[in-house]
Amino acid sequence: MNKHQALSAGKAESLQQITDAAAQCFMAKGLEKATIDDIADVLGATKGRVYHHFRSKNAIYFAVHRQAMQYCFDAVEPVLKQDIPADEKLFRMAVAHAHVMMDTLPYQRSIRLGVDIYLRGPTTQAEREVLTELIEQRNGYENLFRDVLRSGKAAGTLDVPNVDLAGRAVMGALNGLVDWYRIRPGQSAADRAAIADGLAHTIIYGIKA
Amino acid sequence: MNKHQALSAGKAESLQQITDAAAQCFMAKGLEKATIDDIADVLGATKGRVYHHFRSKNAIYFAVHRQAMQYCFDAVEPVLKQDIPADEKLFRMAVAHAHVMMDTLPYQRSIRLGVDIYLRGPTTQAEREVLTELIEQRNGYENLFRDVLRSGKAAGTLDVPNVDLAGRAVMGALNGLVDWYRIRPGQSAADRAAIADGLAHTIIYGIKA
DNA sequence: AGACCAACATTCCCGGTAGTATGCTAACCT
DNA sequence: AGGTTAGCATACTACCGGGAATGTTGGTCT
Repeated sequence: MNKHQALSAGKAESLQQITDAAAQCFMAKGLEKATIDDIADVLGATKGRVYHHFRSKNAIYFAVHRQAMQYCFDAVEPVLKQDIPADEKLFRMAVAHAHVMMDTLPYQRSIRLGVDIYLRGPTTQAEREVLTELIEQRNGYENLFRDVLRSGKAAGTLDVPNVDLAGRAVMGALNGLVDWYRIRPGQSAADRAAIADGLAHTIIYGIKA
Repeated sequence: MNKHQALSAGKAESLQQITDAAAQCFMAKGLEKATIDDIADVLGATKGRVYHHFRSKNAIYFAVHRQAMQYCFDAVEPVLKQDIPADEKLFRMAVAHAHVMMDTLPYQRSIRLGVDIYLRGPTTQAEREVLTELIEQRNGYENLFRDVLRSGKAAGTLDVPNVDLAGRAVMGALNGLVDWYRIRPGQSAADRAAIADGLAHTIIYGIKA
């Protein structure tokens, strides 16, 4: 254990506290309206602490984005490794993804408010590079789903005339969660499971009787 | 024809030019980063023109939002009046909605960047009332879809264990269009129709073989 | 023809916010 | 024990954008 980290919880943890607070603020107020002071307030601190760890506001957003994607990968990759038919695998991936959306809501919501918008405007070269990296990461993640769609199509267990379009539909329905899902006081794990399973079922089996 | 509107295209048209420009800017830069000057620049004008027609930036956003919803209603209501089975009606509604998303992309994208975010923060009482009205309008629109889901469930043509969840899935998949759809130079009406039909088919019939 | 007004353009001000510079304190090193 | 540095807080600046006040012009009515 290094210095200054006996009581104050360590550097890595302090960093995550900041990104947590930032994600909260981004979700509550939007990327622009959320100020550094807001983030500091949530932490019970001041801008000094935030700027000690991050160069700029954009850097904070990048960290939040990175973390959000990490949550997604961590949730879905275990399912990917399972040796099961593509249709069943897709179902479980959808369920896992839905759970991540709900469990890390502030992060996943923040991620949705920026991305391509942040590309425009006078951002620096370095920022641009980070952004394209983040976008590639997201494309890679969505490709995991498309790959399963393709193998299911090849195996005949999935009926996918247009893989790209179907992938968009699946991701759209799942990601829509962050728009309407609200954390309610009396919700249980079973409630969230019902949402995740229900969504996955609707997407994969459709609604036609 | 009243005064000042012989050459300069009329008041209503001038208003729509502003909302068109605003929607463009909102889509390109986001609600906050888009400035009044940006909007004026698109018009080849200055702030004076914009503030002559709108009290505030929020008022512009409200107008854009209202117009966006109007586009949606205008596209879907004709389908609603058709006397066809619920499953077929839902399919056509989905197709119509998808087309509106693509045809009025800047408006539909703008709408997605605000809403609940604009509710927070120190907005005035009048603004709050407009916002709740807009949100109710949107709920009303989505209820059109839920109603069809319900009647399809009652008629047995649709398999919908949870109407609310299915509605969310449908709207999510369709609205996702504004996130990934890009207007490309060589696209035809047939291309857009393929997207709309493909999305609707995926949603309603699912992807399980 | 002269008053009048809509439809803008120009100019200015002021609040808010990102970023900076500096100050402070408690832990670690030697 | 004194110096050093991480980890913040405090104080300050520069700038930008919303909005208001004011100026300008061309069409319209009588």
